[in-house]
Amino acid sequence: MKGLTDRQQEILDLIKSNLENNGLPPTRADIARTLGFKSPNAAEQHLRAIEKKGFISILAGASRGIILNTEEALGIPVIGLVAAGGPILAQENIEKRIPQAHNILSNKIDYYLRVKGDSMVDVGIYENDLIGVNKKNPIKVGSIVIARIGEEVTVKTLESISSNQVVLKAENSEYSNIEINPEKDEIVFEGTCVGLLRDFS
Amino acid sequence: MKGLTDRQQEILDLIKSNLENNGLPPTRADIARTLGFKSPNAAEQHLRAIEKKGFISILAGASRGIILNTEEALGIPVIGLVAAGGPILAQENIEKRIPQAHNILSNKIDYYLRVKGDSMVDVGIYENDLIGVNKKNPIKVGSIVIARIGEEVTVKTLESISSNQVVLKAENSEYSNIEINPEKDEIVFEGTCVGLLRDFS
DNA sequence: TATTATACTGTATATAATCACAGTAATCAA
DNA sequence: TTGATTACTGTGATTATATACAGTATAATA
Repeated sequence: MKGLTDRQQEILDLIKSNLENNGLPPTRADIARTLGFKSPNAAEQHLRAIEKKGFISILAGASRGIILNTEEALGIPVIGLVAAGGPILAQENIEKRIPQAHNILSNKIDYYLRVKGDSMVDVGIYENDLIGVNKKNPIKVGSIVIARIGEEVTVKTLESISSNQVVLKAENSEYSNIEINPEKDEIVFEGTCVGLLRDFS
Repeated sequence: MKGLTDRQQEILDLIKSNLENNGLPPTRADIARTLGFKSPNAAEQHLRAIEKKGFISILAGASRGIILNTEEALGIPVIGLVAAGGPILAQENIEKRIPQAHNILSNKIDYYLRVKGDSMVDVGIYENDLIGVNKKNPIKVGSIVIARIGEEVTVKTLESISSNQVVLKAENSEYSNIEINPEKDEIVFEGTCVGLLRDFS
């Protein structure tokens, strides 16, 4: 799936906003009108290009037959157990997907991670909760981070960080801090926790 | 907003499932085909009736121009402060709405209620969390209930219940139990807590 | 240098889709 | 028993929409 050009991205965004605001996809004429094209065919050709790159599907013959294939449309992946070695978002780790519903949380959720263990109960994060992870937010002291240490993924509060020592704090008095020397052991920050979902059942 | 007939409900459900599965509303012909009508006009007339009852809007002249006006499409209301007196779901209590995203929680969410105070921290419910409330689940001892005592709405664990005593337990050792005699004081169970959303920001 | 992709205009047409009009039939309330 | 609502069939006009074909122009790629 290659990248879209700026113009193509504009059109994809227009389709998304049309779906969101009006509940249905736009017609070629709608697109042309909104973006100022004088021919609906300009929209047609853009749509073909976007389809070719895999971001949408076009239903032949159907009016407004534009279907999104974007990550947002598929839903946000829920990661259960992380298989040793590979990246967190690898296909085999995806337990299910849940519809993206913005307005719920103020930050973008790249994926949900199912919490194992009780090391964070003192900040109200319990086993089996789903934490919403944002990959791009800056990592700050005091924030709850998702870190990979060697092959293990863990959720902890970042207590302190320097070139030769990272301290991760478990929010449960029964656990002790994890101290890592990044010059010796591998530590990768996968993201920060920006939200939480819990299912009582 | 009057009730729909069975047939009209079927058509409304079909529109919803079309939107969910295909991402766009059906045409009159689609509806006729699916439900076995020999004339697309049958669908047209049903749509008019459903529109008249307020459940959808029809965009004149637009293909697939069917817009849902249902509660699900509007999103789940978020209740902040409950104004004294009236029902929880009164319009003035609705802070905003957030898109319904099923698959997230196993039970139906009728509304979200913003948590005030720290009386439930020991079960991981914090101030400003949004708890998902289901109105119809049976109230059981041990479940977290939303109760209205007089004019106040509170979230507590139901400890015990009998004809002359209801005990509500705060999940925070600094608070004491609330004991109510339903023969003397008014207590209404508004629902049970079936989910939780937290925004870290 | 030829080719491909991008980004359009402009015209035209087949068909997809809405929607009006004319009926039939059953049920229910006034 | 008249009228309204529900639940359709059947036909057809109008228009909304997708989409083919023919161009123009620019930039990037092989």
